[in-house]
Amino acid sequence: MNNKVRVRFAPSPTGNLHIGGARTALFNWLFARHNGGSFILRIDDTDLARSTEESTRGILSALRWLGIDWDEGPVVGGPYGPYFQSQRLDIYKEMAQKLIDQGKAYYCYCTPEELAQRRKEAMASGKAPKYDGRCRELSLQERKRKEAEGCKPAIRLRIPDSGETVVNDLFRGDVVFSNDVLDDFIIIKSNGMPVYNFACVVDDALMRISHIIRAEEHLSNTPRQVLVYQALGYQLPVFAHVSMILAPDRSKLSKRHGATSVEEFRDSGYLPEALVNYLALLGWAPEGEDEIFSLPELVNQFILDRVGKTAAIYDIKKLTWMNGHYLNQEDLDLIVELVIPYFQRKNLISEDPSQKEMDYLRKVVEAVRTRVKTLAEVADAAEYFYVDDFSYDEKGVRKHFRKENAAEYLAKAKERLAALSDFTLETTEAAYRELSEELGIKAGEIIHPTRLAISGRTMGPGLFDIMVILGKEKTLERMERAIQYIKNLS
RNA sequence: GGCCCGUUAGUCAAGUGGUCUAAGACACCGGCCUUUCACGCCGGCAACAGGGGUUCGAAUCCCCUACGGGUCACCA
Repeated sequence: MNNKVRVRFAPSPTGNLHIGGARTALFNWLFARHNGGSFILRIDDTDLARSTEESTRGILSALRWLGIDWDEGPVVGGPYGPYFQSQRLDIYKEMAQKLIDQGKAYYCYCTPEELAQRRKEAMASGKAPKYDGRCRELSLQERKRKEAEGCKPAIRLRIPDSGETVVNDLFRGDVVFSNDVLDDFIIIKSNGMPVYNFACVVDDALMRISHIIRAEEHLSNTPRQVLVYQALGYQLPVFAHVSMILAPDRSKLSKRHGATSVEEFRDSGYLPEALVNYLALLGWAPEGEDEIFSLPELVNQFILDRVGKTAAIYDIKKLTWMNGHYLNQEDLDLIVELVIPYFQRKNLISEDPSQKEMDYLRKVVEAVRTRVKTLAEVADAAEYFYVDDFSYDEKGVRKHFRKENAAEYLAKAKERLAALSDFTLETTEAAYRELSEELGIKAGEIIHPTRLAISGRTMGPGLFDIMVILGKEKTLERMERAIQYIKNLS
């Protein structure tokens, strides 16, 4: 059972779950599920200043929403806990102490201000901003003196001055770093908190993580981590650095590029199925030509061999297309449920919709959903089913209302409809067909003005669908309103 | 700036020395369907960053250049 697949996703709770993070989580999760391994969630919250509980909650809920569950981690616990780094401080201290005892790490009394100053100077003179190792060989007396001055030390890892550190990356092969580009980096801050490169390794090792699948931005940090593994005497995991997701202008994805977090996509009406499907395709390629996959299908197909190494620019248009696909494929009742808050936000339905409202909503959603791509757009496209005093599309007015006989045709059509005892798809359409034939005009000549009259728009669901959903009374009212409107046109 | 990674159409991508006069998807354009729009279906446009090698043969291997990204914190 030693070679069991154990992977982790270790976000720092300093904000929303970014789509890059979501993809990393997804790849890890898919890899675990495909191989019958474990997916562990760990919260890397050692940055006291930026970590928040709210963010942790948000990340957990975003993962759940995507359909990503975890075998060990917050809420569910597990045999290698705790799964919050802030609760593992003793472990890091113990490990660091061990390294100090072995002479592999040492106390450093330089202050952040001094270091920043030296870094600035080094940069200015064009040199690499490396720590100069001045606290490496402090004598006991010197240390005592510093501490007497009230100086709280940080702990640095002593790394080899020469030689090289090799990172074997699953996707890129051996990546070699010369040790002289590295320096003795801090593993425990003066406030006692561990630094990422240290805590991460301690936890990954203790949690028996077998494969580290994470974003490429960590590749340059990996030699440092390898050094920690070696100092601690742990076996190295398999590293697999997935390329990054970039914004359309090839820069790092940020707020100014629109939605970047799972929460934002969720709120703007994207479905988890679509987001997951799309994200999976960013960096991973399925074997065949299909691109539409459910989560179980992805689990079945996902292998690391088919993950690429080139950075991907995310394309909101394809995501949106995919969302439209799922919006239409999903069970209608499910979509109706999901769409409720969007209708409520626009005050189209009440806070606690009655059965009657729900029945009406169902019809509206059914008529409208094939034409739009997000849940929010469903509500936008449905507005005239709820609001009577809409304005008429300007182009439409020019095209359909300013015609010679517009008012007359509408009046005639209204008359026919009024005479119907049964107001159905069949009877309304038959009425229109007959009328157009009698008038010797194409059905479109009355259909288009009618659409504009009862919806204010020139496009949308089939005209007779709209009529039937609205009902006879509203249809006639709206036609009358349009007739008056046309008469007042000069 | 040093180091590291990457570079197939506008975008995602297949492709692991010959089957590539380079797949598929989104977008875009055209057509069909149709009362409109969308869906769907059919078709089209469009790419191996540049230059040197290696080889009988290179998108695939090597080198250089260019461009892009990452990293060099008492952030993760």
